[in-house]
Amino acid sequence: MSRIDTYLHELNEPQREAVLENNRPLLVLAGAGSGKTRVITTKIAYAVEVLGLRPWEILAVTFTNRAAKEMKDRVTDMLEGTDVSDMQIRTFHSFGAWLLRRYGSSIGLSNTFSIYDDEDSLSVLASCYPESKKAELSPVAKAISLAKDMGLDPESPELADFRRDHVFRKQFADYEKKLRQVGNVDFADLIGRSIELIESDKQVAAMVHRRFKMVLVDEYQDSNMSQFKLLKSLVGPHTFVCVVGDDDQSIYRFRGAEVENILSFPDVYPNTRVVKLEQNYRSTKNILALASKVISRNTGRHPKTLWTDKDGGEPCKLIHVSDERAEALRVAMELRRNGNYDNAAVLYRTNAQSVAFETLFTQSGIPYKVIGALRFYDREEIKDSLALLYILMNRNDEVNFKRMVNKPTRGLGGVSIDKVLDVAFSRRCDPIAALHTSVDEGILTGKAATGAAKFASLFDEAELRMQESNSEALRYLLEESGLVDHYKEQDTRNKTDKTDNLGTLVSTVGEYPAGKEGLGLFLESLMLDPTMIGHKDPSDKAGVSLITMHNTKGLEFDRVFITGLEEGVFPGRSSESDADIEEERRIFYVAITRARKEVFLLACSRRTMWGKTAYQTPSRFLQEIPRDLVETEGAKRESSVFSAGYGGFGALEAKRMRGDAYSTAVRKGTGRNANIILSPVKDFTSNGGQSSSSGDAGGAFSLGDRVYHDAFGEGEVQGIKTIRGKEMVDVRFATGKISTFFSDRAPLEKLARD
DNA sequence: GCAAGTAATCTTTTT
DNA sequence: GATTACTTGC
Repeated sequence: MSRIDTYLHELNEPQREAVLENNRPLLVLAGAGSGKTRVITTKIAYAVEVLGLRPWEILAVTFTNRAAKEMKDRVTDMLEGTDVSDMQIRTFHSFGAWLLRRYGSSIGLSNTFSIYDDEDSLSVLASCYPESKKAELSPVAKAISLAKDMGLDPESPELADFRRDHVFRKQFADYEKKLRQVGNVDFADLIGRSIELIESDKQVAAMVHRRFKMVLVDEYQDSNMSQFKLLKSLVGPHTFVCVVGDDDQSIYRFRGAEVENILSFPDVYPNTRVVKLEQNYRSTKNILALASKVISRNTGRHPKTLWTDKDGGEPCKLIHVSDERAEALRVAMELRRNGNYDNAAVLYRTNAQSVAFETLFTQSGIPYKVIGALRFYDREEIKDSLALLYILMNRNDEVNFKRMVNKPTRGLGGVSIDKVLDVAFSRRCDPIAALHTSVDEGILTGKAATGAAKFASLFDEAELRMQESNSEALRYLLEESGLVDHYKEQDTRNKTDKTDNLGTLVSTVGEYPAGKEGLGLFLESLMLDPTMIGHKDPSDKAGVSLITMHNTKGLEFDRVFITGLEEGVFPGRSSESDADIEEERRIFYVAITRARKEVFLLACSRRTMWGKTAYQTPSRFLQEIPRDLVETEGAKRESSVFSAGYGGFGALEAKRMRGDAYSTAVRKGTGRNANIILSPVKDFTSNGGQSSSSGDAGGAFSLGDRVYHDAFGEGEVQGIKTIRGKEMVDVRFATGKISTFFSDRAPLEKLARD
């Protein structure tokens, strides 16, 4: 049996159908965990081994670099012995950069263009409106970026309903003009200008259509209008096109993703074959039941039923805790009990939520890795270095020129810089040449002239050195510009390691070929995949993964902790419309379906955000979950860390739990607290809740005592027992719920017996 | 032009 | 609360 037969044999029926259909447009609706990636990679292997396509005739597009890398690795393995290095497996953006770099000259792009990120784009806009504050322009820049993702330009009539502000059209136009003037592109341009290129240049279109016999798009539900247009322009009369995705997992609407793209694909390509992958190989029945229930609330979905032949497995657990520290503690406890850190993940809505977990995990020695949060190239010193390299690539780069011309300060203030840019404008030369001219003609004098001459000559010398090696050129630029000294000083003052980062950058540049071409390659890969440098692939590290729900797409773990299930956190604060809520619900769905064996949902009754402690309402998503699908632990408003027992936890953690402000406040039993306890829940929440002073123990319950709990209401002590030397009480509440508390810190108020 | 002080913003999510 | 952007006074 040939290896391709083996691969095919491993597939289920619909999966095989998807691989074997290569004659008409194909839409694969792949539910979570249904073996989507396997289908795509097998399809590619099949195209090469059976259909006889050459690797470079295949274009596979993904949305993240990680997905692209993983796909390439798997294809390489499957086709061992075949050279797949020139198979195009890229993100949309990286493909755009590749195309524009090679063929962009016909739409006026030099092959040395640099790619501007959001911050650079804002600088471009700011240079158009020097009198405006950046804070005002930032939303405009965001809107421009979104408009471009939606495939709009300054002339588009749709702009009117896109943003009511009538100056927006002008701002958009000015921004575009400036961007083209400096000869660089922003992220959206990588797609937009690629479309422009293919549409305007017949030869490029013919080349593309001839070359790519098969075009595959993964995670198609996340494509935006602009990417959809690019896909259409890539598909020629003889191109086989296949898109794979799951409308339930569309979670990038904020970035312009259109679920419509996947829903209407069969309309755009009339002869489309639709294959549904509905068997889930990842999760237990319990997990799938929860996920299905959650997503069933959404409207406008492709109908589909995910199923599994796995067992029910562990029940999903819903845990209410007091605050984010208790949340971390409870997760830590669970992690400890199981011990398998590598196959567990803590999921949160926003990166900021990772702090509580990082702090606690560090203290209690739990190995962890934060995935995707810090981006190497976002750091100031890296952006500075890159700015110098960008200028070296393209001396017209006014944005980066402005960033670096007086950093570290070399006597060129705002007035001098304006003079230089005036010269550049009137003589129609680049800013670096304008520096030379301004010095020669005495437009700049004194300190300014010295600084200007020095800065301008840096690039002439660096250009010579880059022929030898780019790392030598960069090292020269960094040292001679004074940046190294500048950051060395900062490092000693602030105990940072910016100089080290510069060193890392210098050596990474050295891994690329010398000269402009190699430098371009380097800058492009860094821009498009900021994870390539700094940390070696963090996902390989051991330990619990701390990760945003968005970032988990395509990943799976045995145990998943979904944290912060509170209104304003998840769903997030800016979720207003039904469409927003539906997107949040899809995020929840994605999060749940990452789990193979166990799901834990956590919600805090209070949380500290922006330095303020706020009382939290449980997420509306929790109310949407039927009781029989989860095992609930803890009350709505009170942690049951206390009733769950300390498990194997050490004295340190137990002590920390004892210090919990809420439990202390409630059990004090002073007049003030009595008032709190007898008030409705809402009133309790208005209390700062930060009263400290541990007070003496409440304790000493007897059988039959009537008690009051803030969330459960009245109850009766039904049992008293001693566990590990600690007295515990069982309380049965009027609601029927039975909870167990440590007597000496139970959040209970004894009521007078009547 | 710079340091120190003040105000504002941050918490969506990513290429 | 913490970082960063902007202002003010030198």
